[in-house]
Amino acid sequence: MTDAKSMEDLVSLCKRRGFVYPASEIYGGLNGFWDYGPLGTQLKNNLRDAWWQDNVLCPPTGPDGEPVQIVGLDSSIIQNPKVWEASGHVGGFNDPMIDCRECKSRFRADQVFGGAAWSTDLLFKKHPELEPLRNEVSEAQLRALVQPDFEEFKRLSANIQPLVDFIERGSRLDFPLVSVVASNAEEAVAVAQPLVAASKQFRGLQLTCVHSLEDWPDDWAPCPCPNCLRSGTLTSPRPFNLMFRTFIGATATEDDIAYLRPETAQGIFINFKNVMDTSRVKMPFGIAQVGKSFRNEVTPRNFIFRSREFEQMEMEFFCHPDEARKWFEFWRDQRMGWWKSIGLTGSDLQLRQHDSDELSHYAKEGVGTADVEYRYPFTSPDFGELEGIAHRTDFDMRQHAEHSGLKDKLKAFDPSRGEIAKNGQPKGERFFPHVIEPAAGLTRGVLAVLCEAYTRDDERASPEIMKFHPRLAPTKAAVFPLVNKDGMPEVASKLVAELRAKFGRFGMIETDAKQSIGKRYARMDEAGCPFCFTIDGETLSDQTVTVRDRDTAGQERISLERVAEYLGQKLGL
RNA sequence: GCGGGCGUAGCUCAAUGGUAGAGCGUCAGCCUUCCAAGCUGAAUGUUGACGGUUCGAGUCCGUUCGCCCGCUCCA
Repeated sequence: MTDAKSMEDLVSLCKRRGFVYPASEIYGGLNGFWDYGPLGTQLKNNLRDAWWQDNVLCPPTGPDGEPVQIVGLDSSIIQNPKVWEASGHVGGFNDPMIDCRECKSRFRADQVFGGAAWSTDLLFKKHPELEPLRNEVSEAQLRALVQPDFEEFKRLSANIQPLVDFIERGSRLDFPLVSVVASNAEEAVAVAQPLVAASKQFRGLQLTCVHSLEDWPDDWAPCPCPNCLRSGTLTSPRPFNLMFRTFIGATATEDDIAYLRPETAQGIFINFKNVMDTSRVKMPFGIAQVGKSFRNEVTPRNFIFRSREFEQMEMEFFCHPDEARKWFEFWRDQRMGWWKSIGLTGSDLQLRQHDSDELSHYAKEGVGTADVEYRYPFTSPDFGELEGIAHRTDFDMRQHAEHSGLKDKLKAFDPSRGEIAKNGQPKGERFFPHVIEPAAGLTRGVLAVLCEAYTRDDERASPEIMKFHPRLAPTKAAVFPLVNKDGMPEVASKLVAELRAKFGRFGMIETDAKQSIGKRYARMDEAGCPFCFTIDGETLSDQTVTVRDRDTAGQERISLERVAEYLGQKLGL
């Protein structure tokens, strides 16, 4: 029987067996950072190597029957800050945020709406100078305010300019205000109206005037914080940047600011020309890179799912604009199939095409974006992102062409395209390549693999089993002398040496002679070691060993000299 | 960042304001011929950290760090 997978149990096992530890643990930890232990490191390396092998070294066959062309790259984590200006990570694409100085809450500026609500009785009582206007406020004007359509209100109220001025110069308002967080003005009104209605301060006529805070002048201070309701505590909208800053050199002035990369992709774009010039690649082709990226996440959460330092496996596949759809569909299906091939075979993996309204800034014009998603225990029954396959169009290449001043020099050249010249050969075509980006999270992959592998079988004496795909298993095999005497340890040592020589570069080969055989099997189950070879009395007489299978706990006997062959076959080597 | 919960050995958890413990795991030895067996022994804690109240704090109070859940965020 199998219990529902619990994140707590998994985290606990990861700690106990040395997959993942909290970073800086002896100093109380550090929010959003994790260290990988002996088993976790090997697991991560194996996943990374599988990706590299299957994309760069042994690339898949493309839609036209030829192997696709992928080359590797390892770009620097810190780049010229201009890279991030060109990419949009610094500046324009940072959402302006509003902070409350008191309660420290933070809101997206375009989602905060402030409203002025008052009763006319209260208004005119407090501001007798407006009394002459009392009979001039019409139903239409009120509706315009409630709609809310302040421009319309202003148009209708041109004849009572003092009232318009009064409302616009909000810093002088001394009647109650409300602020709400909503995705649009209509929603904001719907939220604000009951608040207004519930307030005892409002009698008689009630009005709600709603604006986006973003449009309001800086001195429009009294709008209260939607969270703590205190007035005058909100900052004006300001950009909030998720990139880690650092300084180059010892002086640490503003001029020395640099950023840790928030994605590996830009390192590929800015080396596109270098790779084109030096590696004899021809369009279409891809550049692959594995490496760490850093994002100063507001809320790191869910184990290693969203951490501030993480690892990506990204590929930028460059192609002619006309072929973008073909390659997008190819990579989307290819990547989905790859995750299945390394063991995510269950119903917890899905491919999801993005709706048009959730596309990234660069992907609006493209043929689409799709996510490979995994049902992590903490997202269940929903899914969380594992890899995104995006058509980034030529956005990035154009940005870098512009910002670097290289212009057309960053274009690709395809000699097989263009008009046919007199000699019968095409003249070739220069163009900014379109990019299909399969961008996977290596650390998220590790998490998905851990979740998928984690199995409880309470029928067994050792109920926790990590059923890693043999290719990813950090420990490839274990060799046990059944008892620690009678020459069995010697046979075991010899076999270990042989297996290490043949398979040691793919993962650990363990041996252990202590304690009962059952306990040793149980340890290997938790480490996810797929095969245990046991040397027993029979081995000494007939040169056969027992192979014990992790997933079934079943056993078979094979000859000692065939062990390496058997293991190689099972590991797919 | 807010709200709620939590923090004691490697793990899971005990301990009225009064001597910090158990189980499992780990390690050593014995035993052991196939699934966490048994026996003997050992190591492991500034009770997350700092401060306060108290004759006395794991326990009460404050601050801080970290983890979990819900908001928020995730370009």
